[in-house]
Amino acid sequence: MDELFTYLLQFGSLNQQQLDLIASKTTTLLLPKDAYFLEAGHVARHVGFLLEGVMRICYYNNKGDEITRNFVDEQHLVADLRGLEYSLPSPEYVQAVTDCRLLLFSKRDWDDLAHTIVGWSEMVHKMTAKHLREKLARISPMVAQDATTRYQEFIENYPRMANRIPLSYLASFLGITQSSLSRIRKNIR
Amino acid sequence: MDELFTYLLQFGSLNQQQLDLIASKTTTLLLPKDAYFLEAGHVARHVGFLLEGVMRICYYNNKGDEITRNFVDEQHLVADLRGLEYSLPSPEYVQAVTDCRLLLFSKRDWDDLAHTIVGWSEMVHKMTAKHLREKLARISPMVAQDATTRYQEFIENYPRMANRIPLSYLASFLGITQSSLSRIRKNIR
DNA sequence: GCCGTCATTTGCCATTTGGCAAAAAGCGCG
DNA sequence: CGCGCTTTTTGCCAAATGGCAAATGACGGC
Repeated sequence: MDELFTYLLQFGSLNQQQLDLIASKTTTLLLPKDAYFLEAGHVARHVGFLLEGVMRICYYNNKGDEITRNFVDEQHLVADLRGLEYSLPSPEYVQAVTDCRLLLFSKRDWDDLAHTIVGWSEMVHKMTAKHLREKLARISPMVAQDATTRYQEFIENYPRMANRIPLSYLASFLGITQSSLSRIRKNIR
Repeated sequence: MDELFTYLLQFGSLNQQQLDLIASKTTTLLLPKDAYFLEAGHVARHVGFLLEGVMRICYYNNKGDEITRNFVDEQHLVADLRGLEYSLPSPEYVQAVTDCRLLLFSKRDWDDLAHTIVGWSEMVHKMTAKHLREKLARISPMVAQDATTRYQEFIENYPRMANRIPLSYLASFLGITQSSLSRIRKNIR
């Protein structure tokens, strides 16, 4: 629970009573490897906070290829924040890459916090913006880099993730085939 | 001015009095081609709304290459919203690609609107999120596509921009050399 | 320990893209 | 019209990456 508090306090201040209230709304969810947290086409009903494990966000392009668009690891929210705000179905799948342990809020409880905690919706907005900016900062430089550089920067920036992600997912995220990624690894050794 | 109102009303409702107040805070800025709206390392002091022209966001990578990270055209905000919110220097340049005409708010006036218009900061947060999501949606699929596809999707999605952007900027945005882009164009004809 | 299954590596060759430099095209200006 | 400047197109060859299939490796169940 402390991990969640530390995370939330980045976005505003909360007193003990407010923290207790937030804690009282959470349940724990154990998600086994490969299970979906959210499926494309469904409207999200929960907000998760990842305590242990790695998840990925993926979709299928018009050729039917499965594309991994992002990874999430510990101490981060797992949520379709846009879908929650506007009640839209998710365009993407959210899947457990390893066994995962999460704290879970129902959409209702999450929204209700806005009525009981002054500044909560402001905090959620800040989380959303930070979340989006981080994704953008991660992906944006990749377009201009070659595959080797993309791989090296990934393992530098996310060393704790790299060895928990199957090569095929990582290759897809980096925009190359798994053979190419395998060759790149060999060249680096 | 109507363009600005139309833009703002996407993010919340405003009555005539509020619109008049907003209008009263704007000035017009004419920015000639190649001039900078904001330079990397400087803290933004203005928020712009682009009425006419095309601008680009660019930076220099560690090899000294100039990289165009994004383009902005009419009916969009031109602002370092993160820099404005946290008073941080901009990591990137914002430059006029063509002669541009903008409506300009000073940072002070922009912030003051939060005190006089109920819901203004909420609207700004929504703008920020929409802005970030659009960028992400534009860039995110590019990593998994080949250069020809990236180019074709760009001209489909932004037909009004393509013919106003020099080939070198567009190539940089697409993550390829200008020779390659030139060849891709030839193959498509 | 062996087998089946899935993940990763490798080989071979085709295609794409980069790097560099020269040629051609576009454009403002006298 | 012709000149100088910038932008775009080409040619040539090297390097990176893809596509496909086979080989190898990892790992759990029996």
